[in-house]
Amino acid sequence: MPLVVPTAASDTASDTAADSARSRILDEAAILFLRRGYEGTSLRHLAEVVGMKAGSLYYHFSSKDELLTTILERGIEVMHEAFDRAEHEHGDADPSVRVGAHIRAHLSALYENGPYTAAHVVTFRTAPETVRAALVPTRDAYEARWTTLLRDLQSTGSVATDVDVNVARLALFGAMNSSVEWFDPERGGLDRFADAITRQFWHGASA
Amino acid sequence: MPLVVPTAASDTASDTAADSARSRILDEAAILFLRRGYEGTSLRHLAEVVGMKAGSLYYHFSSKDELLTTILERGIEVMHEAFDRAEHEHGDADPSVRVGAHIRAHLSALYENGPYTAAHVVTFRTAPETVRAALVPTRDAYEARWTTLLRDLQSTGSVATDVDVNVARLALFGAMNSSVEWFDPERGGLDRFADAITRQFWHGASA
DNA sequence: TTGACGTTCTAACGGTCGTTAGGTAGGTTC
DNA sequence: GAACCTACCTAACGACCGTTAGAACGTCAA
Repeated sequence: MPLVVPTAASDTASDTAADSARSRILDEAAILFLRRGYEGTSLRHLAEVVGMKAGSLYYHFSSKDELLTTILERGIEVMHEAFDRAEHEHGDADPSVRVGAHIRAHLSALYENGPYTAAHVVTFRTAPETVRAALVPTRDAYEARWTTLLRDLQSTGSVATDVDVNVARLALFGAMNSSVEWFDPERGGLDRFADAITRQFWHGASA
Repeated sequence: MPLVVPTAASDTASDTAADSARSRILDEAAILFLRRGYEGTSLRHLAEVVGMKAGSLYYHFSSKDELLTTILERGIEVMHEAFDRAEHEHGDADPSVRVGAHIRAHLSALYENGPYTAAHVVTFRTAPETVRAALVPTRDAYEARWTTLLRDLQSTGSVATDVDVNVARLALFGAMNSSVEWFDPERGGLDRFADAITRQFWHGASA
């Protein structure tokens, strides 16, 4: 007894049948992986949240690893898309607002586009090595975009010459990504938070 | 057949018998928790690394949770001790070197005093709620010491007035703690790394 | 009305998990 | 040398894990 509502005819092509169940599974799995970790999340628990039995998940995914891989890949895609938008909208702005736009975009990926990026940053480290290896290229590409951005700003004199661009990037990533442990997107204030991070990254704490 | 070497008489009091096994277990468990996470580490695997059978671990610990709690508590203690030393040695230095000393101390806790602090910062988030709750006071106390430090520096004019001390602290924690994902203490360079983080935190990236 | 298809359920598989009860070998103490 | 303690092992418990084969059910086309 599939509880699927007819949804007023299928949209463009072959859609909204198992696809909605699939994305529902992905959403809830990402939330659980984010909260309890990959090993700490059982498929029976996930199935219960989604409203089916554990075995039924295998109609949509061939293994737990594939489920994780899909989520982690989507997580980086969201980051790339956010970077794209910032680049498109503020690519030729002043250095500080340009950096601010990219910081805002990264935080947007973490909090405003589903749980995938947040799940990625907290789950990647303990993911099975085969899963991790498959993600390395896309991750490296994202890091490279940031490195290029910062190097450009350094070569044009906006970033201080004695700044180690790699350390600066990793520190910034650490600051932004670790906020998933305490920042509450429900309470809002993402713009203000992004401004504070940008200010801290750009000017530092000293008077 | 206990493989315990006589160790030339017991030292001061009742020592070096099961105590060395206990600390051996703690060390290896912290390393495993750090790498694979709490749920991802089985007691059978831990026992194998230590050189005993899984059941034997229960002679030293009453449960896996207690093992984790002990490790996480030790992790904060190490942070506090590092903060103490920095405060004692550079408490009356100039603001920037004072902050630098505390940053160096926190990184020392992460990399130079056993795997406990590193295990703490990566494992706490997914630890069982009962375990987490027991650690909150000591964690809060450590955070409060940093908040007090930064507030003092702000009230004396060393930290800019428009800096949100809480965001600055959390960003700094994120930058330092996330380095466990890529910094290799074997390769050394902790002093240089601490300087780079301090420079980034204090002056920012802008020219 | 029938048959095919899509989606989920039932029921179980072998394996691993944390944990425990009871045994055992060596060291120390009298 | 007998009793005892310490530190570990053996063997198993029930629970849960990811995963699979096959059955059941609703929907839709013919």
